[in-house]
Amino acid sequence: MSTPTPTLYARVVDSPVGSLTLVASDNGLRALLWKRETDGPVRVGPVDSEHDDPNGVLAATASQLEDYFTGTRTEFDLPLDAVGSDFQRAAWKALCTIPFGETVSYGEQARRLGDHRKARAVGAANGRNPISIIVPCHRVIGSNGSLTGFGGGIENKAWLLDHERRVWAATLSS
Amino acid sequence: MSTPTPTLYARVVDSPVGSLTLVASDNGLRALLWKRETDGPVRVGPVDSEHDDPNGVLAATASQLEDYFTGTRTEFDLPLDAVGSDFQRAAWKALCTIPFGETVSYGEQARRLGDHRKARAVGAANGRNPISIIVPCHRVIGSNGSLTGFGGGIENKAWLLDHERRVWAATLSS
DNA sequence: GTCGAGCCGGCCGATTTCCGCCAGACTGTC
DNA sequence: GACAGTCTGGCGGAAATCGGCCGGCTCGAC
Repeated sequence: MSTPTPTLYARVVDSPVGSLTLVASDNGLRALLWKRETDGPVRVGPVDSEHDDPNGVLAATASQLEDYFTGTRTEFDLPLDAVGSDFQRAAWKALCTIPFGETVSYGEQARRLGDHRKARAVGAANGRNPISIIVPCHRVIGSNGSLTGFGGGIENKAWLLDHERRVWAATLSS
Repeated sequence: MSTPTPTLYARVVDSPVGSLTLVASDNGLRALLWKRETDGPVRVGPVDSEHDDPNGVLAATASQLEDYFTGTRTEFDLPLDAVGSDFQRAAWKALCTIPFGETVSYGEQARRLGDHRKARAVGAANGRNPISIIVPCHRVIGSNGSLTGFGGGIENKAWLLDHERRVWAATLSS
């Protein structure tokens, strides 16, 4: 009742990892959902309009995503409006500091958040990251190198990491 | 996150008991708030538009309220869209059956709801009635005749009851 | 390798607390 | 005796609070 639910706008785009649903509020990108995530009820909030894009966030996201997948972009520049607890937002913010092509462990991310013991909580928070790919939760892996988990499916996590590695190598050799 | 929050529209009107805030959804009148109630965070939901009134509910409410205060109207005819628990909605519905100018006790209202022991719960539900005046929670008083309580302030409860009594008397004598 | 214990934040259900009450009993007056 | 105040226990629902439980983890010990 007291949490304002602004108007949301949505659009579906295609990508090498399947169709992705973009959701924006008036304040920025609210979510990037995998196909499997949109099967059930949308967890982001009600979508009032399927076609509008008043602030151009959806168009910008689609464009930058395309560049990301073709390998001409390694960083995103978009207004984000993810909703979550204080801790979750802190965790997601920390994610955004992991450079393209690199990985860190959950424990390391926890350490960067001030307490190495929060690794498990970090895992849970990453798992609830609503803006996949752009908030790069796929760059966090287990301390033993295993991929452990991914909301969009382990295979997609592997694809993204492999893609970033390839683009990274190509950039070096050019 | 999962409960759709429809668009809300608001308007402030003046009245003999101070300025009142009307809030409507696309389905009907959502709230009628006293000035003191709008000081804090609004409990009804976010108001997306301060000026629109697509279904005319705000205009109709303002008009009928004016008639009520001038004494030419004793019943309201408006679509209502109050949100609350099952019990609360039942309690508010019972309120609407109390005629202009009459009062009942909390215990009596509870009895009408099927269980005289619910008097206390009725008090709590009435206290959370979001549509003051139009859903006439001011017509419920203690079994000993005391006014007990009122969200908009006891003095306003007394004013409303006195107003209804005066209008009622004038109607009789004419 | 794999097992177990320890860690933290979020969630959900259970429990507690809080009230815009009321009937009945108990006083103390006249 | 009547009667008006006062007190008390018990009531029902909702909100707040509390306490387990469960994870996209880790480290140390086998």
